[in-house]
Amino acid sequence: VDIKNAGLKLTAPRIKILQILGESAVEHLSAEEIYTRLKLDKADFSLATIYRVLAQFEAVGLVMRHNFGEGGSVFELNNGEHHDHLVCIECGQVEEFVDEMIEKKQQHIAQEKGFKMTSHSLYIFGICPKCQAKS
Amino acid sequence: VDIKNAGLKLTAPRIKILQILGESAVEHLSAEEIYTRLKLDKADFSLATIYRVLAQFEAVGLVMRHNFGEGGSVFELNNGEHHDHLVCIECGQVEEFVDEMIEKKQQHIAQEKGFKMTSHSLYIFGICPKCQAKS
DNA sequence: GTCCGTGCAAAGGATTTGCATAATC
DNA sequence: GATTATGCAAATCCTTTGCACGGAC
Repeated sequence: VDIKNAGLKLTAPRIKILQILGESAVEHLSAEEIYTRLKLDKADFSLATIYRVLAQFEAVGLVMRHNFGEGGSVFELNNGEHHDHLVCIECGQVEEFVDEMIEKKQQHIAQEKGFKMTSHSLYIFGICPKCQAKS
Repeated sequence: VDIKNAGLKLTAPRIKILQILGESAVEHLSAEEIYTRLKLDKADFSLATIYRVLAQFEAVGLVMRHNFGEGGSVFELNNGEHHDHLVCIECGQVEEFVDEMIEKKQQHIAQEKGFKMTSHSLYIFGICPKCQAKS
């Protein structure tokens, strides 16, 4: 895996966390959720370790951290492709999308103001089809 | 002021906080920063009150809360006009902007996925002209 | 006078850290 | 064997809350 390329030792917590994130590619998990899933998987590591591993993975670019709304970060594997997020405010479901026009427009806006753009974060919040059906 | 319209009593902390936010229209202040500025202004209220007032103001739409990066929320007056933010990752300076094309495109994207869009949050991060000059 | 607002200190959630032990390379 | 990881518990940061008192209406 890429763990070694990143200069990190190959340990059980790191392998398992990467695996969990891989299996949950659609979702975006919090540290706590990862912790819980690992336990179900008979892999019981401390929360502190989860946080440490996630921070290291983020630092070397293996995972991305997001801060939707309040109350904690969520993480997803970084597959190298940039994308933005559409988040359901009722059930938390997340859809990913990419829009070239928006990407370019952002570059222009930064340029106009004299900024050198380094990154951006775009979240669209709404109610997903499933939750609309419920109400 | 609008404090009374919101069903809130007119008290010193509320008036002062609104004033501070008004004077700092360009910036986006954290609760802690507001607390400090109030002290300099010889208006010494507890942090708990600042948080309470800000939460109330947010609830009635007088202020908006933002969560750039890590470590706490920042607040700004809500003048009713929606806008997005361009944030300098070195000095924290914030510029506001509005782009119609991006606004519309977001609506389309939500629609395509079957979401009913309720809001969005777009931050462009970069280095401002001043900080570019420094390095 | 009633109800709402405030201060204080304690509680809370998410995340980090110090230190001794245990694992990888 | 040296270095890096982990677990545990305590610590930290930001924010909220319970309770008794004081101020607005």
